[in-house]
Amino acid sequence: MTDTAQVNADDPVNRKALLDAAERLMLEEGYAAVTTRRVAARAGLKPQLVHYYFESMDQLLLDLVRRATAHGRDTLARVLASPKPLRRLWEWSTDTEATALQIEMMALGNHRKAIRAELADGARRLRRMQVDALSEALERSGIVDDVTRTDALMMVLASVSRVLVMEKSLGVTAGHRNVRALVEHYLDRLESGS
Amino acid sequence: MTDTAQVNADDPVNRKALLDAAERLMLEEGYAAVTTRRVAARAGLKPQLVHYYFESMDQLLLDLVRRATAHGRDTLARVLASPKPLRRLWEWSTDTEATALQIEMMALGNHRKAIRAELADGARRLRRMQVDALSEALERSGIVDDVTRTDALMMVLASVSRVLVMEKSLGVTAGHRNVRALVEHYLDRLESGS
DNA sequence: GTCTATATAATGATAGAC
DNA sequence: GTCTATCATTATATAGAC
Repeated sequence: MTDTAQVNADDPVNRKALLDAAERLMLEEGYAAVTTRRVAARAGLKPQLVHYYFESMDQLLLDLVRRATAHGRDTLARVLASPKPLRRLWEWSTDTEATALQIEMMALGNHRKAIRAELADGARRLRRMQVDALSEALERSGIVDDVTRTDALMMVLASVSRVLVMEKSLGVTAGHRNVRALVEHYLDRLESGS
Repeated sequence: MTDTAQVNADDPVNRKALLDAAERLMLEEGYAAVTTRRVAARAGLKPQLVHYYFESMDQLLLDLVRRATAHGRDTLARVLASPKPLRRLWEWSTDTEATALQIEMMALGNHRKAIRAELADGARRLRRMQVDALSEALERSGIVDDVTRTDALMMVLASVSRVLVMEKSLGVTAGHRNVRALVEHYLDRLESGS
């Protein structure tokens, strides 16, 4: 699959700089802060260059989302290739920055068809990779579960990690320590070895 | 508690109309669409009236969030007063519109201190009410669990319902049917009677 | 409380020189 | 590819008449 690896292979320097600036802006100040002038200022470039590299602001945002979903797939593939894939998956999913960006993009995509489609496709692919990993881990550990429960379980893990990050960034941590302990206890049972 | 009941008691008609318009706009087109002119246009009023009723757009947004959190508390109180509080809570939490608005406001609050504080306070209060309800239900059903697990369990329920709604609005439904069945089976065990 | 009129800044985008 | 210059549009917000 040539589109998952080498995400920024042939990206001109300034184009990449603009996307990086847009990503930082979105993360720090929200998607509404991603404007022509502010993106350019952050990249240390002239605003007109934004229109040279991108057809429109909508296109820049879509390209940004595409880059992020592709990067997410690359990272997840690396995560799942580790000795304890579920443990590493849990750590990655509860990583604040990566998930915070996802949430902002989801709010953005809520009202832009093309972006929503890209996010949905990205989410489906990630979920499939995750379910496969959980399924293998269950088999390996001897706790062979049926497909139905595996599916549901992955959904629970994905949901809890996401909301943990959302609430943490909000300043709400009620129940977090307890649910973390619960999940980590479960993961330890699945991946017990060193 | 005078602040939880009668949320819009002494609200002038046009002020309420503006808040309603802002809420619909935020829901349908995102927080970036909540501008002076568009809010006014949707309410069928002149843009200048926005500034008459609200000190600034930031203040309008904050007032909107306050009204929504207060309304959420009222609704939750009613939900939890029903014969099957957990079942009704689950139904309410997986209701698309109410949760979609919460998500949009969370994205908005991510970058505005006052709004984030209001959302955090609102979320903490809701969670406390929910944990209490779950705790009571566990006791009533005889499945008396320790505080630690009750806390974690409520966090799981809240997380799954929220992500179910987020993903559904995105068009992703992988694992939804299965996790719903899992949760509903559990809730049935807790609240078995008619 | 609602109106007309207006100030001021930021927005996305384009034309054309180099 | 990058620049200067500029456009039309929209944004928040205010002053003052009624």
